[in-house]
Amino acid sequence: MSDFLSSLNNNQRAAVEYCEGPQLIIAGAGSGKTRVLTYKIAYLLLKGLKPWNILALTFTNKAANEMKERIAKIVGEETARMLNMGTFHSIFSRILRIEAEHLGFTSNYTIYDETDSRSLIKSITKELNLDDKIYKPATVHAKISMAKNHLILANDYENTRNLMQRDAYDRTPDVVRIYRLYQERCKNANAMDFDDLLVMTYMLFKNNEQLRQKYAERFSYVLVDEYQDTNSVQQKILWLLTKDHQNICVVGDDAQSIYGFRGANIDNILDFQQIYSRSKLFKLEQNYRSTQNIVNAANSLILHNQRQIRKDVFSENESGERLQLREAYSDREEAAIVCNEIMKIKRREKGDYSQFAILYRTNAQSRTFEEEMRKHAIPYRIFGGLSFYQRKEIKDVLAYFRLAVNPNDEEAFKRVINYPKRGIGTTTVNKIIDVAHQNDVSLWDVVSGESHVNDAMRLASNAKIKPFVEIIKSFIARIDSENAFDLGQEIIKESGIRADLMSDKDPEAETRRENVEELLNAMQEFVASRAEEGRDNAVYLSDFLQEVALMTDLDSEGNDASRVVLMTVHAAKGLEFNTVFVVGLEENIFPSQLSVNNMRELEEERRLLYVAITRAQKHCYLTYAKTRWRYGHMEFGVQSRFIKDIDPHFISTENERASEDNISKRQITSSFQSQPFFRQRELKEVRKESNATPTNSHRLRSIGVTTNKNEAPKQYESAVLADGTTLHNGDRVKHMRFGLGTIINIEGEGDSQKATVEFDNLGRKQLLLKFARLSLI
DNA sequence: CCTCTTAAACTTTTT
DNA sequence: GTTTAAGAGG
Repeated sequence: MSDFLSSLNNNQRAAVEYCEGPQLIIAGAGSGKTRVLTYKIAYLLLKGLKPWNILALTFTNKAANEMKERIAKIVGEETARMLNMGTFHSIFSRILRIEAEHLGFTSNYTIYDETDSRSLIKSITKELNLDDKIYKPATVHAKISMAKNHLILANDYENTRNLMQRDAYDRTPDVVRIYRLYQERCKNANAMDFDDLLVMTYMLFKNNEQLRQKYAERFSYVLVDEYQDTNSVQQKILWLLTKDHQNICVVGDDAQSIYGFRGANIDNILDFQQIYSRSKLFKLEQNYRSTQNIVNAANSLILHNQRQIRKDVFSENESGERLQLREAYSDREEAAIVCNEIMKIKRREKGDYSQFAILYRTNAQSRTFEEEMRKHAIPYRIFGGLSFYQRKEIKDVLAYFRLAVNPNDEEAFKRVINYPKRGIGTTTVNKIIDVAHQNDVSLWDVVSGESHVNDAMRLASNAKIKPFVEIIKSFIARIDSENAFDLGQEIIKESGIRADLMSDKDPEAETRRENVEELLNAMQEFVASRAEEGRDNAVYLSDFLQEVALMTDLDSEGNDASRVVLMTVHAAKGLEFNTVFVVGLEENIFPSQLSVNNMRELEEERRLLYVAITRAQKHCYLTYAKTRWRYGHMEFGVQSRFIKDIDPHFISTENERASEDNISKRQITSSFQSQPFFRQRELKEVRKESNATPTNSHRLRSIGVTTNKNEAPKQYESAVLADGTTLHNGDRVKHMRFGLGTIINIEGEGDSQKATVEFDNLGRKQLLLKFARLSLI
């Protein structure tokens, strides 16, 4: 029954087959961790465990989806679909929807993102007459977040001496007051922030034994990936779920713990065996990913850290070339060196651009590389930074959605009360806010006439506010009767957003329209894929919002194109590339300036570099620049201290390499001679792809799994556009950004009418006609 | 109440 | 060097 296990090595196999109690798997970098986890779940299923009794927690949604797919290949899609698999945040948010009443929330609660939290804190700071130069929203939120991660609630904060002392030292003694109000406001708005999703789940299980037992029984086997990056709340929730049956398997690598700044507690993995006294330890130490030189270099680096679980990661792959250390005169030269090496290696090994990754410490470093890659016409893709859902126009639309689902959502309310312009200015808005807070009700209660206070009644009858309330009410009425796509479309139209975007003459406006179009596409795919899975009762706007709130840039699928990948080291966790460039290895950047005074944080930075190096399969380059532009002026840089932590035996500089390796020298020379020919061809190829690089078109893929639908929309031969032109199948059309193309299909009716267009340069795309602004040629 | 101009603040990493 | 906030004027 389990012949699929034969592809595992002895240690891996033992880890898969052990199911008799708590289990800690220490998995070194590249040791087949995901494989073990996947096979273990398949193994449990084949042994008769029901999929809905298995809870598997991952670090990203992407990891969950990938694992699900791999499991589906072994046990079938039907079974795999029933697994409880996802991030802590997404799984718990689902539980909280169901059990919200126990906590004084309703099931349609909003999830506040970082921006919402900060904006709320900012307004509270103002309200308390505190200086927001001292009480910076980001800093205050970080403090609140850290408290929550240690389960210190608003009322406990005051009694927590070290936090109060810290605040006194930072001259921000009133953080505790902000925290209290913040929590109160969230509750009034029926909203939870990211940390609340965990804290509330903990409280739920802690204070309600019946519920705890219900979920502990349901999740009779719990598996956790990336355990080194869990925080104390997560650990405590896990304990509540598993203390009875003790069926828990955690996988991780203490050497790759890099989320301490977010509250991740490396002690979780170091102390696991004390907490689960019957636990058994498994170690996976053979690295299948990298060459011996890369593994050894990484080992020599991490040896400088104090706290770690002893392990001996080794590779039996070829010894490979040494790590390549390159010094650049400036940040621009650094980028040039990297691009040069990419082109060289690509030519030599006939590889694909997607096998190269440039990893940096901070997102801001991506710029220089971007410019240089453009210059050389190297196709690239940047992960992170401003994600699709952070864009203004998308947040505006989502704010309407949020308001429709949960009208008490204060941040969404403030965002759209005067967008599009309704003549409701700050004076009026402030009045609404004052009245709401004085009476301890939500902003919506004030304007909708729910609150019968005199001030509120006056505002509710305001001629400018009334139409807004009516329109939101009409959305609310449809929330459970129309699916996300239909209602979303109507909201965009009836709110006036559509008209506003259409009349915008700004050159950027076209992009904004396309982004909204992209969002609608995603919603349609969402509805279709849910229907396909037979989940017809989960196709509403609230379901869509729930999914979207926890999605990140990393979750979208990226292997659809041949492009060099640029991302932070954090984002690269769990990935692997043939060639990796770790750039900006300078003091104050890597390690970050903020970490150098703190041993703990410095060790985390070192682990970060460990993660970066171990992403590489064959080639690993370390670069640094002696000068660098920052904040508009030149700064001098010093080589990172970490470079000296690596055993020099495994590093080589450019000069050494040339004499050490004659073969590759000859190859470099020969490919250099033929460069003009290659350059031309590559330029041509790349131009094609660069056109297709609207930085966001790929970002939404992960919502809709497929474009298959249960019932195919009606097909048409032609469509009539708003301006009266008629489009037929086979017509040549022009799109503002995608260029020339041919219509190959038209389907749907009314606002959801779509055309499939085969563009000359970038292939097939589905476009919503009412947004796409196609012109006939 | 809205829009345009100017000033300052910003950069750690993210569910 | 870039983006966002605040202030003045219309």
